[in-house]
Amino acid sequence: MGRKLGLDLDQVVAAATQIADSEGLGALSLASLASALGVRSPSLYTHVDGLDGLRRQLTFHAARLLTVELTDAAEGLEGTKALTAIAVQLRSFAHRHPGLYETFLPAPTPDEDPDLASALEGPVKLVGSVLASMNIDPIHVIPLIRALRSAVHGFIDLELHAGFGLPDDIDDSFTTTINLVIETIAAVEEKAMLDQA
Amino acid sequence: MGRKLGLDLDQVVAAATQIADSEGLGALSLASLASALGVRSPSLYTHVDGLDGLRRQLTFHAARLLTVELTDAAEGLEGTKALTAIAVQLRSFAHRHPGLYETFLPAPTPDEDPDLASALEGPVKLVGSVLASMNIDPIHVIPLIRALRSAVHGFIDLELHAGFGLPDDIDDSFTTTINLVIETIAAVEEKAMLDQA
DNA sequence: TTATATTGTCTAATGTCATTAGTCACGCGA
DNA sequence: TCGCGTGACTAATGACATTAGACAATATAA
Repeated sequence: MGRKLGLDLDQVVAAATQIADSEGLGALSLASLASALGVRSPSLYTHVDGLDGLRRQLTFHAARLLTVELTDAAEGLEGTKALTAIAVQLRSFAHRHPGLYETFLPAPTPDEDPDLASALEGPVKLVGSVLASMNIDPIHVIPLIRALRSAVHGFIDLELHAGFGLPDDIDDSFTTTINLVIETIAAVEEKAMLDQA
Repeated sequence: MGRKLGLDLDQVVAAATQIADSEGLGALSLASLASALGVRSPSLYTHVDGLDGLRRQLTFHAARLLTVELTDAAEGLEGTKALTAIAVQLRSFAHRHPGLYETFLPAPTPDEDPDLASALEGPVKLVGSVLASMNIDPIHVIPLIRALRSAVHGFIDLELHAGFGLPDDIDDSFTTTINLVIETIAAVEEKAMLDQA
């Protein structure tokens, strides 16, 4: 006993990710994680500040991963193409990492946990910058970001939690949903350009 | 000890609702509920089948309450007016009963829990009947219901879990979000009527 | 190379919760 | 008044999280 396994935070987070994504975030306990790592649960306190700390680290990991994925997805695209690519990639992330996706809510306020709050801003800022380059009246930007986020997140959340009764054509429904919002955004852009002229 | 308090299921569910709505569904335990009722936790097994059974009863209660509220809200309205009224009332329900709202997800599949699944269909059917009376190509009905549900649920979920960083004008953003979807639905209806002619 | 400090794991103990089994008081109907 | 069912109870078990403190393995310094 007492031998060192050389366990570090990355391995802990990787194993936690595995559990959360395959069995659900709710199934991630210090006990289950310790067991997966071949260690006793108190040992995890060396790497992580209890269960809350573990979840916090998982959220950081998720935010970093997602930010990279979305940035790559939008790479070289502009306007509605970029928005669509981001939405599709976010849904793909949620499918591949349902446990990590779950860690995004509830989100901490900036005064509760400034570091985590700012890590979570990455994706929001990305969408914001796309809209900023889209010639939209600044007054409309925030409501439109929220509409898009709501539609995409709502769809994913319902999909992940069996909210849609019928299994048919879920991909089609997703396309309809995001096109509906993104085309409206494009229409607002059009209008802004006409008003300018 | 051993005196009968005449506790019944309604009182149990009412107290559970109170806890879930004020402290969050996660704070609803048999221990906290028993304590609120002045009773020991094993006593609750007389009224409810464990914690899972309690949550199930809470979901039934929530579904009944919501179905009544939405039906009343849509009373006498048609088309986009009805859809707007339903969306607004759903958000209001979520504000007044965040704990009950949370019980709607995850939703059981019809073969897991047929009774509960059918209780949850109430609100969905209501929206379906509004759309059915709206002269929309049946092929589009399901995707449009899903788009509306996604947008409304996503907005509520983000709002309840502090997903929106800025506090400004959340009501406005909600209006924007649902108008965006509902106006698109109206446009699809228009188009269907033109095609008919 | 040996002594020392640090690090990572362990065992032991406590407290909270859900759950099950079995006990017993209350009050209604015969 | 008797008896019996209902609805509470206590006791016990097992899964967790968490803290404290022991100890072995490694890294560092003399």
